[in-house]
This record gives sequence, structure tokens and C-alpha cells, in this order.
Amino acid sequence: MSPRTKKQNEVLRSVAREKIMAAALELFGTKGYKATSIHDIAKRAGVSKGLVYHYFSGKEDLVIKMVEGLMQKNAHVLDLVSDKNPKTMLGNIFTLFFRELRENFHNYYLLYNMSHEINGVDFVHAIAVQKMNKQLELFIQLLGDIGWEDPVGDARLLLATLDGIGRQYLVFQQDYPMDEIEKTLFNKYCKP
Amino acid sequence: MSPRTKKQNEVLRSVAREKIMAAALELFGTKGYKATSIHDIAKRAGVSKGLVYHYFSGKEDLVIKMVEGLMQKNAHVLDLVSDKNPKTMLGNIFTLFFRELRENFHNYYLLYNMSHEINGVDFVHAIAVQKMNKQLELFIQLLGDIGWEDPVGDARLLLATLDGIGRQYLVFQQDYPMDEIEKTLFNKYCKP
Amino acid sequence: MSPRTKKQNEVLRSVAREKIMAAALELFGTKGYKATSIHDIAKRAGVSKGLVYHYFSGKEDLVIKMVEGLMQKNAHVLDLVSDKNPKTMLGNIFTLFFRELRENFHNYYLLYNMSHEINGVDFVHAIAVQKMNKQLELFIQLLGDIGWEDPVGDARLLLATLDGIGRQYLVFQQDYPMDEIEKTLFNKYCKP
Amino acid sequence: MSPRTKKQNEVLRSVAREKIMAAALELFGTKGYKATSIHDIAKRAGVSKGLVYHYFSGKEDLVIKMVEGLMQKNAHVLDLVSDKNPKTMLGNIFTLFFRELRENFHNYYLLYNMSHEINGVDFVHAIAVQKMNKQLELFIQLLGDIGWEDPVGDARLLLATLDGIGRQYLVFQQDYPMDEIEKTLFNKYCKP
DNA sequence: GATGAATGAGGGTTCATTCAT
DNA sequence: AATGAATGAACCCTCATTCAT
Repeated sequence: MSPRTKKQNEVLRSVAREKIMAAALELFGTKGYKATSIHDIAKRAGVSKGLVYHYFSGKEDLVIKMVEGLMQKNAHVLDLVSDKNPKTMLGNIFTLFFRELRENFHNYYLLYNMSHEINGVDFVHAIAVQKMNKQLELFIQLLGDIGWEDPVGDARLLLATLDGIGRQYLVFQQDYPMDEIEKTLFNKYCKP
Repeated sequence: MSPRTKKQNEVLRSVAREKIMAAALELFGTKGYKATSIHDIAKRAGVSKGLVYHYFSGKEDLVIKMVEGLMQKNAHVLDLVSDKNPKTMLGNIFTLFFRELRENFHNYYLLYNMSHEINGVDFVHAIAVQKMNKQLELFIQLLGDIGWEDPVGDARLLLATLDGIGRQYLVFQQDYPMDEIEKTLFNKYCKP
Repeated sequence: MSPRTKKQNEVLRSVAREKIMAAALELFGTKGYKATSIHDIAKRAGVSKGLVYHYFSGKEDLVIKMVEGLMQKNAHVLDLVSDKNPKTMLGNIFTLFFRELRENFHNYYLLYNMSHEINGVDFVHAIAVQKMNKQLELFIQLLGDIGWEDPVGDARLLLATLDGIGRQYLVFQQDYPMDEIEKTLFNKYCKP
Repeated sequence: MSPRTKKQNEVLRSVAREKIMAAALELFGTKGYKATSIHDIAKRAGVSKGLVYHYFSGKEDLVIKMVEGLMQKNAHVLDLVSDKNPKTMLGNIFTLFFRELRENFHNYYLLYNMSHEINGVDFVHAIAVQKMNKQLELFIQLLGDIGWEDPVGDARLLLATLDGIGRQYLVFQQDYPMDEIEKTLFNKYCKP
């Protein structure tokens, strides 16, 4: 009955949605939420402004959906880094963290750095808080297992350190000596 | 009592100019650059929109001048924390850092977190880089004097840690256990 | 049983077309022309937007066709109210008028009140004028037969009165004492 | 102190406001609320779009302010038509009504006919109802004084008649024989 | 130095309409 | 006959900026 097959439509839909969300991720991540216009996003995605509103109910909805998408991609990250040895596991976490930072720092920006800019989108903020707390718990346990003196305090510092590394990388970019930072971090936390 | 340069005198000459810059600092720091309008600033400063353009050539100029002003205020900070004992000096820096964060986190936000939002204002970015490098050098020397193994790497990590603490405080605000973080930091770096 | 013209047959041929027109009538009549979107109409009719454009060349065409449909339905109304006794016939007209108003005031709205909203659709206006003139002639004859002094002037007033009743009912709706108005009207024009 | 005198500014303000409101009245009254854009209004008023928002907080506010303005102009109408003799007074009311209709039928449209189009602006509807009720009371008393049999019912009919005359004039405009209608009305209600 | 009236570019959003299938 | 993805013009509104005084 249908002029285009349902499957055809589904493909069209998901392709367009994906293009829009990728463009949004890149632009929001680069210029920030307020400074990125729907026009920008549509142009970068190679679609019309109208189509953005066909798939998302508005700018705010677009950020939310995008963040949700990011979260889903990251949902099974723990499985990748899991290891019996806490030092190895911490090392895996670091490795993953630096890779993410290097390869997709827009994601990093979005999930961690943009929340303050999206007024009223408490959702994004809530996600950031939740994620942070999960990581904190994990760090407390790992540092405790490794035998650090004050696992809670040290875990908090470690979390802040990683956060700060991310932030500084965003600011300094190619000028930031990330390889060396990474090594230092491994020496400090993961040397057997 | 410090001798004032011509520029400083100029800056202080007009009460209205100061009021505008104070309002700008507060609003930019709270809502961000894009989300703050000249109208907002003028209203908060209790002056007309026109006067803002009398003192500043535009919104961008206003941010720049404001950041310059902040820098000048912070120019002599080192005199306040200086101490023969490197651990004491580091402790002084921490104390000052946490006080600034608690009392004027708008400033913190502006100098560190807003640069990405001001498109094309490389100036702000440059200032952030410059300041960061100065701090890094200081930390390297202090940690070296204290006797840390890898002063350069450790200084970088410390800088990132402080940065991360600031960022997390901005995000979590009252939920962030800053007092405990502060104690942990002192224990780690300043215990005699 | 009335013989159907070709046009009527065409109109009735497609169920979807009828559903669209019914939805359009209801929505245009409730929310107005401008405030009703094709999307609304398609959704209410349970069809796709595309189909609306399959049957009608555009929004304007849809209104026109819809009004034409209403006119056709009303074309044989006179047969229903006809009576040898002018007072009885006038009473029949009143009864029909009030019933229509109560049951289908969307139609009333469409035929009488929406014409100004459809810019450039002189067609709708023309229909309203034509219908009004027909009614006027009928009233002149009836009031003349009954024996009113100035049938032309009185017919005009009566027409205006009915029109005003309709408009006031549209505005006040449940607050409008239509039953009493109806009685008063009968007392004035139809008492034997 | 002020560059332009306060008085100068006041004049500027009220002139611009007046121009905008006059344009709005004309366009809303002609094309309806939805079909009239702020762009249209600004152009007709000879000002920029921005200025409309300088004086009114939005389209809805503009209608409301405009209706309020109309109400104020009409506030002292009763003083103009008052008379000891009820038939004379009724005649005065008619005269005024027809003059208003002929000279400012936009006002008429706005106050009576547009209320259904402004969704959510209950204010306009409330004004229409209130005004109508006041007129009804006045008519009841006058017709009672004159000696009509059923003053309440007759007053309601009279109100509807006037309303219908207005509506028909809006629809037919130059084709509507208003002079004759006026005469008929006088003959019916005001002949000594 | 100071005001605020005035402008216009651009942002978010809606919606009539087209078109491939 | 029928769908719904896609477009773009136009809408309401905000805001940096100019300018007369």
C-alpha cells in the first residue's frame, strides 16, 4: 500500500536523524548550545531547517535526544574496562578515557561542560551528576582495593584530576601534552 | 599603595564604567556570554544601554575589558601567597584558590570556562593559556623544592586537579563536598 | 431520493474525501481558517497529509469545496419548511434555524462568520451574499403575505435579527438564553 | 541631564504607540488577528518591527492594549446619548451606533467579531460579554419605559438585531442599504 | 557624559506544499 | 489511491547596535 516501503522510510528516517544529531553534536560541542543555531545544524547536516523540526520538537529536545544517544553508546563501557586486578582496571579506564578525549572530545564537552549553558534543561545536568557519582563509587572501590590510604578523598581527587585534564585539553588542544600526562597518571596509579 | 599605572587610573575614573563591568562580570559569570544581553547588564548596572556603548565599543569589547580588569586585580596575587617554605606557599595557594572559588566563582567561570563561548575572542583564550602556564611553572618549582619525584608531571596533574575541582564545584555547587576535598588536598601536598 | 447530479456522485465516491471534508468543517468551524493546519485536518480525518493534496489542490480549495458541499446539503432546505400558511412557514424556518444553530453551529460559523478570514476567497463571500439575498426575498414575501406594514424593511430587520442571534450564540454559547429568544421570536412573528 | 527632554521622549513614545495601535486596529479589523502579521503592522505604521516590541510585549499584548484603548474612548458614550425621554434616548443610541458603524467599523469588528479568533485572550471575550450585558440592561429599561409588552425578550431581540446589522454591514459593506435600515429601525422603536 | 527611541539582522518555530515511491 | 519525508517561506520575537539630542 505504502508508496515507500516501511523499511525505506525507516532508513530515510534514521539516516536523516543521524545526520542531524551528528551535526548537532559537533556544533554544540564546538561553539556551545546558545551559539549554535538550528540553521547552522541544518546546513552542516545537509538538510533543511524544517526537517530538524520534523524529527525533533525543538532545539532543547534535540540536545536531550543527542545526550541520550551519547549515553546509550556509553552504556556498556564498564564491560570493556572490567578486570579482576584493580590496577589493570583503573588502567583500562584511563586508556579509554584518553582515547575518548582524543577521538571524541565533543562528546566529552557535551556531557561534562555544557550542562551549565542549557538553562532549564535539568535533564542534562542530572545525567552529568549521576554519571559522576557512578564513577566516584567505582574509583572509591578500586583505590580501596589497591590499598590507598583515604580511598574516598583520593577518589574525589582523581575524579577532579580527570575532569581537569579533559577541560584543559579542550582549552589547549594541540598544545596540551596529553601523552605525557597519560604516562604520569599511569605511573602514579597503575604501576604494579 | 601599589603605584597605579595610567591605565588603572583611567579604569577607576568613572564610577559608571565600574558598575557596568561589575554587572557584566556577574551576569556573564552566571548566565554565560551569549545568554547575557546588553540590556541585562545596563539594567543591573543601573545605567542606560547607550552608556555601555559610550564606554565599550561593543559586547565583545566589554568582555575583553572585563577580563583585563580581572587580570589586573589578580596581578599581585603572588605577593599574597609567597613564602620561603614551599609547602606553606603551596598551602597558601590552595587556601586562596578555595576562597576565590567559594566567594567569586563567577570570576573563576569567566577566566576558565567561558573562553569557548566567545567565538573569535582568542584574546580570552590567550589569557587563559598564559595564566595557566605561569601557574604551571610555579607548581613545578614548588613541587621540585618539596622533593616530588617527577615535578613536571606532578605539577601538570596538580593543575588539572585544581581545574577539575573548580569545574565540578561549578556543576554540583552546594552538593560538592569542597571542605573535605580541601582537607584531602592539604594532607597530600602540604603536610610537613 | 432526490436525483443526484454527476457532481454529487463524484463528491460521494470517495470515503477518504468525505472524511477530510468533515474534519475540515469541524476544525475550520471550531478554530478558524488560519488556526487550522492541514496537518490537523489530516490527523483528524485519519489520513495522510499527502492525500489531502490528492483530493484538493490546496487549503483554499479545500475550504471552497467544503462550503460548496454545505451549500448542496442546504439546497433543498426550502422543501422542508414550505407551507401554505405564511406564519407556519416562518415558524418552520425559525425552528430549522434554531435547530441548525444548536446542532451544527460550525456550519453556521463557516457560512456566515468565516468569510472575512479567508483572504482573497471572494467565492465564500459571494456565496454568503447570494444566500442572504435569497432569504431576504423569501422573508419579504412571507411578511407581506402575513400583512406586515413595511415588508421590505421588516424583512431586512428580521434577517439581521436572526444573524445577530447566531452571532451572539457563537460568542456567549451556553450563557445565551436561546430557548427564550426562540419563544419571543415566535410570539412576535408567528402567533396566529 | 537627559539628552532628549522627558517631554520630547513622551511625545515620541505616544506618537509611535498611536501609529502602531492605529495600524493594528485597521489590520486586525480588516484581515483578522491571525492573518495580520507584526510585519504588516509595522509597515503600515511606518516603523520597524523591533519598535512594536519596544512598546508591546508581543502580538497578544498589542491586541489587548488596543482593545483597552477602544474601551476608554467609548467609556463616556452613555453621557452623549442620555435623555429623559426613553424614545429619544433610544434614538440617540441608534444614531450613535450607525455613525460608529459607518465611520469606524474596524472598531466594531474588533470589539464584537474578533473575540473568537484570539485563542486564550479571554480578556477580549470578557469585555465583549460585559459590554453586551450593560447594553441589554439599558435596553430593557428603555423598552419598559416606552411600554413594550415583553421588555426583556424585546430587548434581547433588539440587541441581536443591532448586532446582526453590524455583521451584515461588515459582510456586504457598500451593498448594504444601511440608510433604509436605519429609518426602519427608527420607525419601529422611536416614533412618538 | 548620558539617555532611550529606533533599527534590522538573525534566531526558533510553524506550516502549506511538493515529490519519490 | 496513498504515504510521509523533505523543503522553504514566513511568522513571532530578541538583541546588539546606532543616533538624535
